[in-house]
Amino acid sequence: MLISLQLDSEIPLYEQLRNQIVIGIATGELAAQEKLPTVRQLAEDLGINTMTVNKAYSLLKQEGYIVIDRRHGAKVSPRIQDSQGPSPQLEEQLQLIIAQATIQGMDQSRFQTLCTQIFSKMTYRPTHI
Amino acid sequence: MLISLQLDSEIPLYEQLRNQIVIGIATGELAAQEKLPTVRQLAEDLGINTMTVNKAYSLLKQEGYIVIDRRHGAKVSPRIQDSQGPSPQLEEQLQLIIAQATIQGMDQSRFQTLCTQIFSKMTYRPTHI
Amino acid sequence: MLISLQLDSEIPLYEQLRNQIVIGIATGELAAQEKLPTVRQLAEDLGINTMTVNKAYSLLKQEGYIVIDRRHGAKVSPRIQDSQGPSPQLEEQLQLIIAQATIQGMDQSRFQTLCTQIFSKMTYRPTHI
Amino acid sequence: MLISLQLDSEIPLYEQLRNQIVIGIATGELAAQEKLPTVRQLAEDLGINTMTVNKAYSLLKQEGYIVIDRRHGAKVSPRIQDSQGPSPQLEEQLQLIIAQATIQGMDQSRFQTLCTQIFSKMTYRPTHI
DNA sequence: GTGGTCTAGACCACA
DNA sequence: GTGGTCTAGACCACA
Repeated sequence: MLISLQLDSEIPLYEQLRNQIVIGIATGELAAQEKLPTVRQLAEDLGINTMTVNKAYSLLKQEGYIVIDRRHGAKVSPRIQDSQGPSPQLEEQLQLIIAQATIQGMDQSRFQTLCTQIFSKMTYRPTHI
Repeated sequence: MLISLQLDSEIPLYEQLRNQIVIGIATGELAAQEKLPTVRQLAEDLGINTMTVNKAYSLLKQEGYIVIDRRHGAKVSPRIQDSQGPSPQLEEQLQLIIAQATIQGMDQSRFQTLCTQIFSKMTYRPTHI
Repeated sequence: MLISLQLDSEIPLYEQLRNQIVIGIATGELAAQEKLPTVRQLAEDLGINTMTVNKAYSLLKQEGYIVIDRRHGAKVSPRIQDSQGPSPQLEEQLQLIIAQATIQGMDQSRFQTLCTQIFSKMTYRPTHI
Repeated sequence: MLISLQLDSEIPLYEQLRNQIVIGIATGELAAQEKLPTVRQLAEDLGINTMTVNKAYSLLKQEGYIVIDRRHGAKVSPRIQDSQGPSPQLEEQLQLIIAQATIQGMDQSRFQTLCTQIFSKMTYRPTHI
């Protein structure tokens, strides 16, 4: 999986890293149970500090996207809890995006098409026990 | 229009303010050409520093959402440039949201329903010259 | 409020710090809304790194014990959400403590007396809205 | 006796193991003098390294909960020394738990009820010589 | 002036 | 070999 960081972005490095891994999980580039690179390895590959990678991994762990065990490092969570409805945060973010899209002159039909395109790349399917 | 800021949020105050005004424009709560409160007035109402409001207004101006003139203060832009396609930033943000929604177990149909609900509140229509 | 860290403890410094602040809130040594020392100040006072204090504050914030705003630093949360019942974690920890106490030969009556003593120092009362 | 380890827990495996054995002793699931599984056996059953089980057993031995001899392996101690009063560590841990319970909105009466419930499962009685 | 982020480098516990 | 913790020091965004 390819990760590219923008050093001059407003978004902190650890957050960019977190975002790209979340997308990687959703698209299936990172399969469930797949082992992530070690903190050290990824830091070296990306040319950033281990602490920064550490922070990204800690965040992902806290959010339930990955599990970390001291034996084998970090892995994509086997099963991520599916919530009943949309989280309020997600809804708020989506509202802002749609507001901006609307003002930019994008109508609902074009927006839906865009969503469909993006969805078609998401191969993650929640595992129900 | 009601604006509520979360002082303990991760999102900077000026950005929260900017976001709510953008949403206000999209929903029509703030009509095109409508006059915004003065920096001083809004700062006082919200109990925050004028510099913070100033920063939000500057950002909105730079993004084309509002126009500012010395005589009449800030107003919602009469017409906001409609771009040809989705801005890459918007697409990136949307991809992240959809990734998270997917992992949370939300399928495309539920997502589309949510979008439709949000769109139904957006009354902004771009003015074509 | 007095904070003393054991540099040779198994418990990480940031966690010791977190624990003592939690106890300070419960005993009332730190009142609701009370301002905590700045990250820098506390780090200097304790002779530890700012990052370590930062981590403790972040944890406390995440747990809802304090709020941090960029304007005035960290403050004890005005009102901490009271949950319906005991969290499973708390119950698990308590079970372990009681197991150890039992094996050490402490009977229930002595344990309850000890609890009563400790409770008598806790002046925190949750604010209900 | 059933032991379940959480591989992704913050608590080290050897400590989880130690804790569950302590609880087992207190509840009577592990009787005084009862033979524990061999290090090798338990490691295999739990799917963890023998070193990890070894570390847990060493800790339990050091704390006086079990005795180990080369011929018969590990056994629950026939009699665990009862100390005069609560160990300072236990008191500290209890104080932290009570602080957290208080802030969560749990009052003393509910806490005592919870303690009583937990105590009712503890069947360990120290043997006095 | 405040917390947030990041670095380079180190040591340690866990497994 | 792995992540976790900690330091000294720096720069930056926010207010």
